[in-house]
Amino acid sequence: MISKKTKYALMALIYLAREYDRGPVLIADLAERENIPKKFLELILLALKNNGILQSKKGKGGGYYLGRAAKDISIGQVIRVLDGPLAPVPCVSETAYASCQECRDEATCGIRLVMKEVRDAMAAILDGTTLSDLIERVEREVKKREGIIDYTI
Amino acid sequence: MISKKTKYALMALIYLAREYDRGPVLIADLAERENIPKKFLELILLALKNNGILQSKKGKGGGYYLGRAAKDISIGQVIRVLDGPLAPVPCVSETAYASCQECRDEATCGIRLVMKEVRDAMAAILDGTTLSDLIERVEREVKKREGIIDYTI
DNA sequence: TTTTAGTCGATTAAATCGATAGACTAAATT
DNA sequence: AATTTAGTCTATCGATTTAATCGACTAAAA
Repeated sequence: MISKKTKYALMALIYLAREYDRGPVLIADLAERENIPKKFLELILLALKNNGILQSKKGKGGGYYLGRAAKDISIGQVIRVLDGPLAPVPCVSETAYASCQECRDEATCGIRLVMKEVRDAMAAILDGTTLSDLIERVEREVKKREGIIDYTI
Repeated sequence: MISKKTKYALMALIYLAREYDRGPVLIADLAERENIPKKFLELILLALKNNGILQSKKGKGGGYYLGRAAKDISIGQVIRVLDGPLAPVPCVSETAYASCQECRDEATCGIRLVMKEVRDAMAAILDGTTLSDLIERVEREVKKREGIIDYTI
């Protein structure tokens, strides 16, 4: 399960991607709009900023905004910043490898073999999906549903 | 990341699958062989038993043994017993659906769309891999490495 | 120089994780 | 029937993590 931190982060990023043209967004506004505890959101945005995903401006007219294009921010990157590596076991992580203490022989560990497959499958999806993909897919879904409603009215 | 509980469970199950022909295995033996804290292992084996994955016999000559054939025990089943649902968010779980509190409209939630993909990919691998698959693959891997060693000696 | 708004460190409460203790129950043997 | 063997169950523990909050601080505009 992903943490609330990551969920809030994704919600905030989607919002910021949508509002990008209108300049920096205040933490307070974001918190209210997306129903995220403000102080908690501060930590999340700061972490995203420290990892280059967001940028910020202080003082009047300040706030947070995307650090790079929405099409260059993958869901995988966001999860790694807030929840750590995607891998189900440390010994198959590409970004944060560590050996498992319980493991006798990593080279022939059956658990490792399956978990490597799982990691790769997850990474393919999460690193292959960007913020803009997400927004696009949601828009398609909304339109599809509006279509259905049109018929039923 | 999967928990130690799940890792220990998989290690124990692989051991029990290999020892199946020799009858019930004592918790104490299993604990020593696989370097798992005995009291902790008790809880794990009990949980597996209560979910039909293991069976047990009390008294002399007793111990734990597989509740069904190794080819009918999937890794996914084991993980669900000890770590809960595979799904990264409750709203995409097939075995333990629950709505996400943060979510406004589940039908058009972008996070949900990706996480559904992730869950399905994970489930395909984990429910499609059984204990016997695991053992078979380890054996293949061991043979491959022995082959390499033969050449290098 | 005052207002605005992000930054940072410390703290908290609750939940989860990994592990252990001890009493209990069932089955087999003597 | 008594004893030994071995799994069952409940409770508890400390450490870590998660979700959240407080307050003081700093930088940028007006």
